[in-house]
Amino acid sequence: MNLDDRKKKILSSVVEDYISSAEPVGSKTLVDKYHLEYSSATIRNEMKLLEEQGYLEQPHVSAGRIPSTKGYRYYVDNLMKEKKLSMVDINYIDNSITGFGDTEKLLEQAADVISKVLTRPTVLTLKKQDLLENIKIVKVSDKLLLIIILSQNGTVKDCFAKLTDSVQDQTIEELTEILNKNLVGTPLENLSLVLNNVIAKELTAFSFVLDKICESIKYEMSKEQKKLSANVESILELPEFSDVEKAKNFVNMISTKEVIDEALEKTKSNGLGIIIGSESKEVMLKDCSIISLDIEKDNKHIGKISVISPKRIDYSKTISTLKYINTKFKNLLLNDKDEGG
Amino acid sequence: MNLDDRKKKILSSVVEDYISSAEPVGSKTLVDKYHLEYSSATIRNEMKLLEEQGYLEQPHVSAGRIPSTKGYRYYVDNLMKEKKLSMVDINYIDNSITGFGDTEKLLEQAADVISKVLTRPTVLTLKKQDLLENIKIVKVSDKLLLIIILSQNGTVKDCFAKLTDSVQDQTIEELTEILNKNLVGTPLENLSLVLNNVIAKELTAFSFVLDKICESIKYEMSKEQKKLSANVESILELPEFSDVEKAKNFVNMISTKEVIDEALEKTKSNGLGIIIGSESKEVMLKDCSIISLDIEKDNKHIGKISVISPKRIDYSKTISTLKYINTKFKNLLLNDKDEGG
DNA sequence: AGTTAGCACTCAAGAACTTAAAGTGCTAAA
DNA sequence: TTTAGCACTTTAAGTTCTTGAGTGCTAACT
Repeated sequence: MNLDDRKKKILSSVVEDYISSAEPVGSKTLVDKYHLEYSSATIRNEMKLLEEQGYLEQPHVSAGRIPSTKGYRYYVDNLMKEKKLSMVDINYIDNSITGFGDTEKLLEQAADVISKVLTRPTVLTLKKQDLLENIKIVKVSDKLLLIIILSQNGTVKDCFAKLTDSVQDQTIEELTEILNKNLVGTPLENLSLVLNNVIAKELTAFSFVLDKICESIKYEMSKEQKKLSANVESILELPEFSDVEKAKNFVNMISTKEVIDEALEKTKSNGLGIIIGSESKEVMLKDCSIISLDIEKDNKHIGKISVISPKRIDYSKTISTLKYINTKFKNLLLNDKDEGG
Repeated sequence: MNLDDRKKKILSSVVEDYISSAEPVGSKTLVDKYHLEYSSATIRNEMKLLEEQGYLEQPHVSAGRIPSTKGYRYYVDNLMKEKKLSMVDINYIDNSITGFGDTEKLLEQAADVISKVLTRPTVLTLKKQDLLENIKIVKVSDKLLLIIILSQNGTVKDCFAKLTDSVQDQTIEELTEILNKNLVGTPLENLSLVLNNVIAKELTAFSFVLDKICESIKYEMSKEQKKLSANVESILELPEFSDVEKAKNFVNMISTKEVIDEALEKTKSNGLGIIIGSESKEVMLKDCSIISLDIEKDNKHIGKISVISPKRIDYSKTISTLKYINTKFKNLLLNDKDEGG
């Protein structure tokens, strides 16, 4: 399982050249471009051995070599040097992720900016388990209420309730208090269920308002936890997808919740997970890599941002980017807690 | 400019066959599939005349005919029969557009659902001119405020302000009142400007809170009025884009604000506008059609949903869909006003 | 005069073949 | 152990050939 220095150098060069060129790498290219101090014949011999050991593969006999899943894995685990992000990228990220939005908006911004920096699609998955922090009801006008739902993960949702009769300011205040007394700490997904109980139990007097509120909240919560895919179109730029049929398949795959869920199941390892090609059980992903970052708040896992790409992707830059985002989020979300409680 | 009945029948059949098949239509196809009671030779003669008059064109001499821009236009204006939407589509639309969200969310839902029903991308453009209806400030915790900005067009925006010191409930109340007194009716885009003036003038006492609020609002408002493109990937299904290069161009075009803006400039005619191919000045759109719906609220134009497609699109279904959405919105947005004032 | 059958003609798309280039693996020499 | 050299393989690109779809025109027909 261990390679000598020369093999390491060759493997590393093949991976890096292929990542940037998308063309199988031949022995001559390595001599010319990477100034390896061996002849092309020697490199050919070594590459043959690397292929026999499963690190490289050959699309056909007269082509150069491309890294196999095992080759990428060895590169990522042993050979890759961590790159520093360019100032351009850092500035772009810093300007794009501000602390003003709620958690969900922050994560969306991050998924978006990552996809731009890496020119690959990203998928954002939010953890469903989120508890109610607070409900506020704002009377917009006589018969229109704005309901604001704050979650403990720091997400804000708002929805309208349109009433059939007008309602007093004081009623709203009382109602808000009662709702919060009964609902704080409830998982968001159970909210409408518990709400129904509250109504049944003690709030029949308010039901003309509460029914509407309940209806609205129920709908808002029933919406499937959004899975946002950013920058899916970016794949069109990749030579891997010069065939529309392949592009279509990839898009369909990304949109298939199950495929992604399955893959993400086991992507966790100190916040950063990498699945390369056939390491995933999902056959549809056999030519793809998923690199994903777990986002935590108050030591609780609240969501995940995943970069989805053909196996050919700049792993080093991807990891630097995700790490940078991670520290950024640590600060952003920490501040909430420190200053907010 | 007027065509006899036989020419109308032939033109109409060519357009409809081409819309569904994406293949140039030959004389024999017309006889077989559309049971036109003339021989193929007669139809050939007629098609030649239609081509000479500019209604049809021929990709090459041994191919059938496809409609020209002029042909589509004649079809849309004179020949097309309005289709009823299927119950499936109506149900899908009804279930997808609920009245619980704010205007912006409603429009996003609509743009999304339209793109699904028509399997074409849609672009949502929101009118910038929107005045402040109300600002609410909610104290989430000691040092964290949630600022809710309600616009007269019915859009809700919220952002956080993180304070360095804790703040009294009463301060918030006073502040909210002062802000509303000074800011209601201000165009959203000027909000932070006017806010700065307010601070300077009379609110120096609150500045430790207000500065943060101002910063947050400023950012929230500075975000370019989002132009949301839904379902861009759907183009991959169209034979027009079996070449990735073309798909790429199309995506880039959609993402180029200027191109779309230019085209949309003059899409208004009783709410529904149709631009076909070279009717647009923008050369990039010469093979595309844009069908767009103006959304009004209280007789004010607040936004536009546009379907963007190759010229080959089911115009009849598109128009039915947009009309249905339009009546739906009339009700949804009317309710706001009636009940809300 | 309008319509239609018939036929020669054109062109694109695909099949079959040819060629050129890239890159290998092996052998034998350094 | 390394390397020069060469025969060999395979793809990609280019060329030619073939087929089929569909036309436009002419001449006959109603």
